[in-house]
Amino acid sequence: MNPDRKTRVRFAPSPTGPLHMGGVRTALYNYLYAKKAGGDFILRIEDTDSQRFVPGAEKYIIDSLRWCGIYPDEGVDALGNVVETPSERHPHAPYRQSQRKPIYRQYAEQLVRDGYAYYAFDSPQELEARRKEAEKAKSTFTYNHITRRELKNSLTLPQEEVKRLIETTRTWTIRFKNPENETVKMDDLIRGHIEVNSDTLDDKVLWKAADELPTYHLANIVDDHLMEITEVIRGEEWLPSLPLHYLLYKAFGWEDTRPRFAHLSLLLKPDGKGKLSKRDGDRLGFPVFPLQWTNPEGEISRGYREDGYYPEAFVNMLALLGWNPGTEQELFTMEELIEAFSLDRVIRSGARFNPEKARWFNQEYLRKQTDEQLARQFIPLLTEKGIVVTDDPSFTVPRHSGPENRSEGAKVETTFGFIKAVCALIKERAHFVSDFWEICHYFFIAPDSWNEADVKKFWNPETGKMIEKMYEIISGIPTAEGSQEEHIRLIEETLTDYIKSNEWKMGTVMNTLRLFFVGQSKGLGIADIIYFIGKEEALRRIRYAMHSLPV
RNA sequence: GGUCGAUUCGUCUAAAGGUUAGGACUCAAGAUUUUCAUUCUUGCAAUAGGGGUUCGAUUCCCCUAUCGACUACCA
Repeated sequence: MNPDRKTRVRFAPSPTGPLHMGGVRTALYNYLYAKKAGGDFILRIEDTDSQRFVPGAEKYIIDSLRWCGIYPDEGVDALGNVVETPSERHPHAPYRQSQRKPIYRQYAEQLVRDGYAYYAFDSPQELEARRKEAEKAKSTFTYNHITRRELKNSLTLPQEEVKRLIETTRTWTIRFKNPENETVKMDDLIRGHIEVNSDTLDDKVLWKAADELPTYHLANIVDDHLMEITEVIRGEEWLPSLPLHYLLYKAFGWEDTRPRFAHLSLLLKPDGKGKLSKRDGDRLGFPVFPLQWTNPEGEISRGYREDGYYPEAFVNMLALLGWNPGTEQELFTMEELIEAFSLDRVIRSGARFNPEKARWFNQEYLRKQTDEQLARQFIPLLTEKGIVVTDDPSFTVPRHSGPENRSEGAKVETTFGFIKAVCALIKERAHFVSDFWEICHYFFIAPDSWNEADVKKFWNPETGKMIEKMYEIISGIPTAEGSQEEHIRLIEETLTDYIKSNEWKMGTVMNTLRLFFVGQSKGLGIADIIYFIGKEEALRRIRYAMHSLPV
């Protein structure tokens, strides 16, 4: 509320599993907002649910944010560990709520003392029974200003009994005492003014004696206050608890420093109804998680990183899913996003995720890579295919693995420079680096079979004669001189001039050659192929095909 | 059921009372090209419905419908 305060926002995930892309978006918006304002982005781990803790989830969350280029200013150190002891940079440590356990009870009891909360001794079983009962009567049981009068709590029980129960039992809780018939007036940075009557609220549990831990609501308010959070940017699922949170700030007397709230809409499934879930990814074949995740049962969920997405593309795509800059710009660096971001251009309605658009973003980012970067990214995939990259200067042309030299363990050797040049040629044709092999495998390994339909279409006595002549023409082309462009142009002109002078159909001749070079009648330009595989290899492939294929 | 929120092309979205309702993705057609892809051009395609307010509503208000979230000693 105080405009003089330094902007401080937090991302406060619960380590109950991998961070879903919707969670990444929430973190991203927090980060962009903080950086735009020159403020701090804090990471806090909300692990107050001892039952649902998943090992590895916390590390996964931090790794995911780092992959996305989102680095917390506070809460996580340079090594990526959640800070446990206070320091100048991390004054509010520890940042895991489970380690802040001693802090919360006093605040819950302060509320009881001031009449804003009470002790409740109903067992979970008793409450469950009430809920079942209400369900039968087609209504919903709510612990509120009416029902609390007939339940076991410090409002109904004698003082000695209350004291005895607190001391001798462990299943009691502290519940918030909602005020009667009070209009809670709230303001949301994205949604505007909202009003709710307090009678529709239930008396939420704030603290549980069983594990001596607060629930989300208490921990959240106390920590946001203690950590001097100025804006809370979180998912829409929290909007229904906003009145409670407002009431809590009031009960604590912290209204003057209450953060401002912004509730983000949800990410929806690409088809059908409902919010995006892990199942949709499996069903429709796209990741819903930033990084691959293996759950404790050994089940693997794919990640954007492992699927070959650039983090910049993923972040860019996510940023525009529910926000837009008001201009027609679609491609943003993180710096540009920070510069352009503002909460009042965040969309109120849910955004349906479109995997096609995600692919498009990646294609755009792939094209922004330099040839050298692409070559480096491609090499691991080439290695998998048995292509050896050597820096031996005597290798100016790759040694090809044709059928006759594809003996057991035979390797194809090539140079970094060759790969770089190939990447330059094929980058426009790919969405992912993982598409590269499919596009240019024939630069490294000669085909030993040919697409049947294409053979039928292009291989006959007539084309046989043409190819015989083309063989001579190709062998007459002088070996590489001058630049790559010049040489490719020379090959191209030599071939096309000859084809034209004979009044042959360009498509027929070229596609027959392509069939022999590639294995099918689609692929790169013939001149490019001859240049990259080399004249001798091109001739060899023609010989091999003509020898193998019956006319 | 109750509370709260949302509703513009298939999808992401622009237009914050006056536009032939714009852009992007996808899809289709054409051009280029030796094929495929790229590229370029063009096209298809929307204000959920009904009432108001207003000279004028995508925009403001109300109702309905639909969708979503929440309704735990989970976050």
